[in-house]
Amino acid sequence: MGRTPKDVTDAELAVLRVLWGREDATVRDLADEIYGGESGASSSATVQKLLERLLAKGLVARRTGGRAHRYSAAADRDALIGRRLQETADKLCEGSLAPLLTHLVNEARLDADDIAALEAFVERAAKRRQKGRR
Amino acid sequence: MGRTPKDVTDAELAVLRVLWGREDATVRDLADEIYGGESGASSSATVQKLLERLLAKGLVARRTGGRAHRYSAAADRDALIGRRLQETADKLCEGSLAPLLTHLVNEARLDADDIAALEAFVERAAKRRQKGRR
DNA sequence: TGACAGGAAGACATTCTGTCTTATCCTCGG
DNA sequence: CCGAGGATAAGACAGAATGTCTTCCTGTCA
Repeated sequence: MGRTPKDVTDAELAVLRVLWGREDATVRDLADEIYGGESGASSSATVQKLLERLLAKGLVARRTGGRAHRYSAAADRDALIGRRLQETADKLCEGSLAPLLTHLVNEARLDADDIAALEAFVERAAKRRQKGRR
Repeated sequence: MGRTPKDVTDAELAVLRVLWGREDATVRDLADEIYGGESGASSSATVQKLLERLLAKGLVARRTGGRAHRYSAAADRDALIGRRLQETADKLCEGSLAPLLTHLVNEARLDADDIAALEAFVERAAKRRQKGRR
């Protein structure tokens, strides 16, 4: 039997990456950017298929103006990160994200900036709690 | 062209999960646990194939004693979490884990325990820095 | 020794993924 | 208004991954 489909495949991700760098893009724009300068008709078709699948997943939006559709990203990188983290949590931690956080804090080599960001967050959280909010 | 193989597939994960719950297990033990009571000869073969692939990935260890091999987990859940997180970071963040941490802190609904753990970590980190170690 | 449990190797169906081909459609220039 | 050309839609396709099963071989124990 099949397995769980990847939410976003590598080729799809390549398309998304380009879309994250601009407001809009046509299929041709994307094909040019991804498959070098001389993007044949087949490259365009490939990109279009990827866009179709991304559309079905709700990760890109399409604006059908003029002659060629214009595609834009409907999910940013952070949203993708969230999906992957949640998927990992679902498979390995019964859906809880806390073990991931623990792992990152314990195992990952964090630099000073990361730690500073954490400190800031913890302070914010402490302040919130002090005020009795949430 | 093919895609990047999943480091651990769902069926393999089911095997690992059982192994995490005990010290040792034979193929039959695992088949019984995973495929209900009456594990036919085919279930055993399936489990064995999965173990073979896990072995190739270095995720289980085999001790060849007596009549049946005994398998044990060579990677715990946290190691798997680390793999997945790094893979996500590689694909979405040029290998940096920091954005994942940021996401968890900003987006995930952390409960009091999680925040307490974070506080403890930050304090530890501050102390380390103060002592000039590391 | 002979039946048999267990292991190794490989076949297999299904699905996914990335790519390409074909057919249809729309827009623009003439 | 019509033809040309690019764009879209639909789907065929090969290669690979995955989960399962079959087959054959090996060792063990009665």
